[in-house]
Amino acid sequence: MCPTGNKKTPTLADVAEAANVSAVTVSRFFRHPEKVSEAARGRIEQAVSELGYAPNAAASALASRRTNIIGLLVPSLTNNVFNDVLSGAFDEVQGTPYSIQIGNYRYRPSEEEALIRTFLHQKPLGLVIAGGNQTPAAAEMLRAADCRIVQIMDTEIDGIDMVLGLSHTEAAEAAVRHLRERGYQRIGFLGARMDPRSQNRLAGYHRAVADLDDPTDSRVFTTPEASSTELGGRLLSDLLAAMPDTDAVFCNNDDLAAGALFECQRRGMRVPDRLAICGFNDLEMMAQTCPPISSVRIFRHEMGRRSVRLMIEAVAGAGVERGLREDLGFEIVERASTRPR
Amino acid sequence: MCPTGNKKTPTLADVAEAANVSAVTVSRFFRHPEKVSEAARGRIEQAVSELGYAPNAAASALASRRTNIIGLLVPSLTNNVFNDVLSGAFDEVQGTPYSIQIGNYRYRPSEEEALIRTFLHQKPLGLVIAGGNQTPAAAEMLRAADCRIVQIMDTEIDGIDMVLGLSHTEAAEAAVRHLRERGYQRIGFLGARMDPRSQNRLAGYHRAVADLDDPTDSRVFTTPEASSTELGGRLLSDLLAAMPDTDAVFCNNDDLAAGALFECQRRGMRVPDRLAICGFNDLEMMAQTCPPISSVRIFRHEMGRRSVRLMIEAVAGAGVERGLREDLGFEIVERASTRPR
DNA sequence: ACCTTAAATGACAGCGTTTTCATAAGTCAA
DNA sequence: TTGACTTATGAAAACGCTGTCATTTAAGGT
Repeated sequence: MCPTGNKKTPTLADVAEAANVSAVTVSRFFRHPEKVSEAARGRIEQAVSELGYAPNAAASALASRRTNIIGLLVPSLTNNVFNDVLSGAFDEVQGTPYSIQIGNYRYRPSEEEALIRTFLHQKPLGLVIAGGNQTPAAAEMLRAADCRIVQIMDTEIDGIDMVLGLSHTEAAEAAVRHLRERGYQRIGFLGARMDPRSQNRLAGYHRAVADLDDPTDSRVFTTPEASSTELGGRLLSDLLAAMPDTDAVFCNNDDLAAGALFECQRRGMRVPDRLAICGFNDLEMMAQTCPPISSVRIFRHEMGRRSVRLMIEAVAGAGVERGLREDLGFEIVERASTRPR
Repeated sequence: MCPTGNKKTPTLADVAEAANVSAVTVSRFFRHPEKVSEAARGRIEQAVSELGYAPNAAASALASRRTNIIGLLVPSLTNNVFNDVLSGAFDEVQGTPYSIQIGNYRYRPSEEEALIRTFLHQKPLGLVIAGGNQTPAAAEMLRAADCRIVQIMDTEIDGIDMVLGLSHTEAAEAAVRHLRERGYQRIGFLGARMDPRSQNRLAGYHRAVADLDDPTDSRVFTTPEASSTELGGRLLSDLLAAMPDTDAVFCNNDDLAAGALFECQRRGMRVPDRLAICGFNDLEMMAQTCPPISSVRIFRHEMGRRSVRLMIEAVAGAGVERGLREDLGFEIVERASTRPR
């Protein structure tokens, strides 16, 4: 039943002997069951369960020059956005013969490059990578790789193979337009960790406020620092110190937005009466704060799921062609923090 | 430099030839560099970098009957607590030849058992598992496994091999005592997903309020549901409906605590004047809410790091004996939400 | 210079699969 | 009945590495 340690673990050959077939047939039984006769299949099934056999992945990988591992590269493990992606990806491999290997590159292109190299050397089934700003060397490796690549989170990139995500520019633009439609005129932007997706959100902001009368960047406060609730408060303070008449902020993400709300509470500034707030990502908590905070919902869990599904289909030869692009879109979730003036 | 696909990837033998040594020596160069002469080392290093050689993990695993994979089993991928643990674990393998394979058992013992079986079949370097309430079959497999096991998060379990965590009973008891010392008398308990660790926290609560005059369980509100901010608000509403004179709540975790705070804000109940709130875990956000929420800090990141370190040391034969127990403790972080009456 | 001991290296035989490619046994039309 | 296919099965040869053990080389002691 289980690897008890005292007995050596059974091999294909053991199963073959017990089932009175050759090892090749047992191997086929696992890989192409339809090519094994009904009768043999029955005997093999029984032998497998009697012996508690489980295939040796290392041997399989060595012989076939291919692992069943899907590499999943994310820039952070402590960011709620990627947790949901991971969670979706793990949900999707559940029950398949594939497994996921995570790589955390901590927002550092050089670490990403190193991880890509390492992963590729293990001949993975495929690679799912968050984003598209690899180093040139990394991009080259990916292009030359003999496995499929899915880039997720962002559609505004040079795609290497498949791309799955959304337009952060459009999403941010829609959010800021939402603020304008609700009557807000002097809209600030708070941004942390200005990675390419954040840059795009800033671009979207610029697009939406282009025709407003104040100098474009006077209400933009960003930092390369990692995002945090605490930072949200600090950035808001900076913004208010510089431009006290600001009547709304669009935040790069929900941590900042929550931090901004808390800062308002500390200052006794009413939200949205004195300041409207809109976040990005729509984490669960946004609906619960007081007042609840409007945000841009993106489909993180689905993105994880879909990336794995796409990979599996592509590998199964289901005709998922290179160059495929899928936009999962977004949704402006309107809550009290952006109530119309 | 990189696997370009058109050329077959170099093997040990290729490196050996280029460096004018035998394959075994190259293998040794990677595994026990100190056993290879200075001169050979130099030539091998050069050959490796010239050819862009990287060891084939599958072949290595097959030959040595041992992978370099540390399995890490967690009950959730969307819970901040485990994200930090993961993050710590990944930080610690960084730069070592080991890698981490994550398993998500979604708080389901049966999935945990299946994962343990699967992982063990791959002959991992070791297994790091959150918690200690495996099914009997799973526990038996772990006991019989020929690799080291580290159980993390909780010291109040029947340990299989190494144990690393804290006493949730003591931590909760200390938190509730903290509330009492600050002058709160009618202390409630809110709990979600009553897993063994949550049960222990409840036990700690009971210990701390045992001598209070009200019937023990009248202020305890729990649910098997997964924890969320929203749930915190709901549970608090239940509590206040049943026992309106409650003057403090200890929450099972920070999501609930934040939800409780937001509920108070919605109701216009001042915290802590009308109700004190204490959470558990001390997520980053707790310091930022208004008022900031007291919580029990536990060392999640360190737990991830340390578990991997322990595993590596144990495997390296650094005399980490079976039965080792390490208590990482906790820390009551006092904030405005539990200001003395 | 010679013997003893330690350090460095290599030959060889697997590790447990999968991949050909060949063979044996059925199936079907003429 | 026969030849032409199709289907099911096996034999043998990799796959790229490491463990074991024997051998060579260098170092140390007298």
